[in-house]
Amino acid sequence: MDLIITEKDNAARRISDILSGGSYDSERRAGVNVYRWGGTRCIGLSGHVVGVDFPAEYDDWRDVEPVELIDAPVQKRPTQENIVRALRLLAREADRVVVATDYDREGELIGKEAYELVREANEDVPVDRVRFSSITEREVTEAFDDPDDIDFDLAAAGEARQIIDLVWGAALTRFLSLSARQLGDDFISVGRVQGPTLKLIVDREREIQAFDPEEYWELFADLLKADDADGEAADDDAFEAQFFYEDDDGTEAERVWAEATAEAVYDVLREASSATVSSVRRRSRTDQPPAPFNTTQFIRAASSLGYSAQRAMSMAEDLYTAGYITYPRTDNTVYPEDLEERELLEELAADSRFGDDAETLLELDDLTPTEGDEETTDHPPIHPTGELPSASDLDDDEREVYELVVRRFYATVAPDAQWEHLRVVSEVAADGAGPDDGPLTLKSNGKRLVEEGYHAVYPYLSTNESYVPDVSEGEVLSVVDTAFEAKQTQPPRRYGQSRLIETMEEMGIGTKATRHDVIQKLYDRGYIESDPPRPTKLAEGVVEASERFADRIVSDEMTAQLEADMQAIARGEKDLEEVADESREILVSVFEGLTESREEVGDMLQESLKADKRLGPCPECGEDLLVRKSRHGSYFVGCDGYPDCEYTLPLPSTGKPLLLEEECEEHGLHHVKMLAGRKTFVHGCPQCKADEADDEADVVIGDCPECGESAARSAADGDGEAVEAEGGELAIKRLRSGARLVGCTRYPDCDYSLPLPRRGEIEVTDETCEEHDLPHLVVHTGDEDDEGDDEPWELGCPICNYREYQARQAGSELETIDGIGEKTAEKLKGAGIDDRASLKEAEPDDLAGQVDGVGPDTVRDWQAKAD
DNA sequence: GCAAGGTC
Repeated sequence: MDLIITEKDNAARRISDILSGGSYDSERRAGVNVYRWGGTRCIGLSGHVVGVDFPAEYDDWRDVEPVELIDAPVQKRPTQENIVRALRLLAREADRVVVATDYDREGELIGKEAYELVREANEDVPVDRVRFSSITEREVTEAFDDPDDIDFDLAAAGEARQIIDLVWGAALTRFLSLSARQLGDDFISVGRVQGPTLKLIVDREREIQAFDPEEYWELFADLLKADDADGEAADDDAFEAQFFYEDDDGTEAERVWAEATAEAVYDVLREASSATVSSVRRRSRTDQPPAPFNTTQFIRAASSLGYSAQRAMSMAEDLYTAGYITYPRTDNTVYPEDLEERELLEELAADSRFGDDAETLLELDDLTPTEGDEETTDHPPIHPTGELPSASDLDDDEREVYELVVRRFYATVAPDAQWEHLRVVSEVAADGAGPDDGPLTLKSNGKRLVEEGYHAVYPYLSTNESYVPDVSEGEVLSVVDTAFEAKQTQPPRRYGQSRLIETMEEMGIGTKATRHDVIQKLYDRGYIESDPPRPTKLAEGVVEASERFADRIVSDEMTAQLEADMQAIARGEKDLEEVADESREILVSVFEGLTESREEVGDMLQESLKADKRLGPCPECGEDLLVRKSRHGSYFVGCDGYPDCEYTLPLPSTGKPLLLEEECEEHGLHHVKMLAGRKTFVHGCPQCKADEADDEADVVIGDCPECGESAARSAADGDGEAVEAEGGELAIKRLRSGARLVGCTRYPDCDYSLPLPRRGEIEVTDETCEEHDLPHLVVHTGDEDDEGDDEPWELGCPICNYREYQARQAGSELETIDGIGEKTAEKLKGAGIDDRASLKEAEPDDLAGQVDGVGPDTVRDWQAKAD
């Protein structure tokens, strides 16, 4: 039997389709897809199926000195048990194995890992390697006709990276966390990629902090052709001209840095009634269509549509899995030779939404696509596959992103655009009154799109024109308006996510598949917040401490050095041990400095952590109010002067608090945001929230079902335990933490309560729930800054509403487990499994028998994850 | 529980 191993299931299926001529079928082995035809089996891995780590005796952070990790052994262990098991089973039966993982360094390493697993199960089966950079019939068949061997040197280069990253990352992360006494979920991490990325953000913030704005002035005039001024044409045919001069270096400048000069110039300009054209320059500029999409450029384009890097990639992943676009993780910006542009356009022409533009392009004789600078072997650039989603297959966001990919492909085969630029310089006579002896010079830059070219099919880039009329030298123009604008230089802007990813790419850190994840990691670690990301004080502390004691971990030079070493390994000039040991030696010397300054580092980091928790002054004693964590694990605001000062304020019970830059004008406290995944919300000033709750009166809506009159009555009717009527009533209440609920007026003697949404105005209607004798509620949302009211939310009876909510929760609980989607959850429900507890109790074999397409191993996998 | 790299 021949066994083919690919990097992912999707590739396995497509390669099987090509090699079998469409005749393959599939089976499951250990819960993993295996494709088969004739005497051939094909299995897809899931990237790395083994991972590197230290032996278990190094697991306890407190028992092991971080420095000991430097010389600790590094092991490889299976991380995808099912796939490893399936691979071993197949390897035993194989007479020949072909490794067909991705054609890049990491693919070579994944292939070598597969090779080792195969070897363990089968000592002498021959193992070949095939390489192709796109899964097309031609490339795949050619590669399989002429197989090669695994490049063990290239794989070793990848292993060097694994070891060095683990050792540096783990040792330094543990050191920083231990020195700041931050264990558990709040550890302090550093690494070869996250370090420099974080420093990029922190450095920019430092520039912003240090920025000292400078004042300057700009002067403008609106000019009009003289014949227009006579009547017919209106003033809106006027065009703008800006004052400019030659600065000391002889370069053209518009900003005037001295107020007195600006005023002197303006005095002349304001009095002027005409300006004479002194030069007219016309240029035509060719505007070439953009290159094919690689991952970074795709993220950039999607971000200009308003999607975060993370979201854009997740949608691209879905579009790829569904078969509509090619693999979204690629560095390549050159289409493969055998991409048939014309055929692809013909397929796309069938789409109702953007098919017309494909038709237009098909009329062109030449469809030669643009090429970018990067030509790699990993995967083709991202382009549509030609398979069209139907209207119901995609949601609005996915459709928008899919259209972006389609239109980018259009653009790459579309013609150039042509612009005409027109620069007009005119002069206003100064008669010696201006700053210099000569006349004032004004310039106007006009541009006009003369050939729309690719913009017709790719509407995402600006095609704004600026109007400047046809004038000739010596022509006299009227000055119809003038403006004098005082401005300030602006600090540099924070990096947005996509700019950050582009900069990482330029610096050579991270990869196409990880850069957006790295940014997400910085959010998760509490290093950055908001979008565009702003660094927290902790981030500033970590970068500063690293710069002083372990500079390499925040410098891109570490990657540059590693990259050079990896190339040397790949060329056979160095070996893996040598490179790893050199790196370990450097780390040993880093640790000498660190160990000496352990306390100083700890103090620095602790001070930063505290700064991130500081809200502002305590109204009672003037010390700092801090975000604190109670013994029960909930957050609240407490005074740094405790126990002398016992002032506190509550915080919402959901999420982890994060202090925003914004401060409350009244109380001088930072606003608080509660991070809770999709339920993240801004709480605002906790003092204001508490005050608002104190001022808001409770609204009674009925009897308490536990201790009110009606509870006593229904108990007496015999459908409940005897209840003594205490006269409790249900009321809509606002708590000082900002939460809102329906609760008993006898609280805390009776703690009956039902949750209500935090936001929106609640209207108590006349309609009553027959079952619970409570009024129906309607929530009016609609932001203050939003125009008009959103559709009001008919919440109904609060008891019924809460029951429905709980039912929904139970249904979706399973979906929080990795690998269980909506459809699977639905199937499981059919088998009587509707929450984590029942899933864990289920007998894997029984359950697998009841649910289609699910094996006992998959069930065991879920059960492990459900813990 | 640490990294970064695959992939879902």
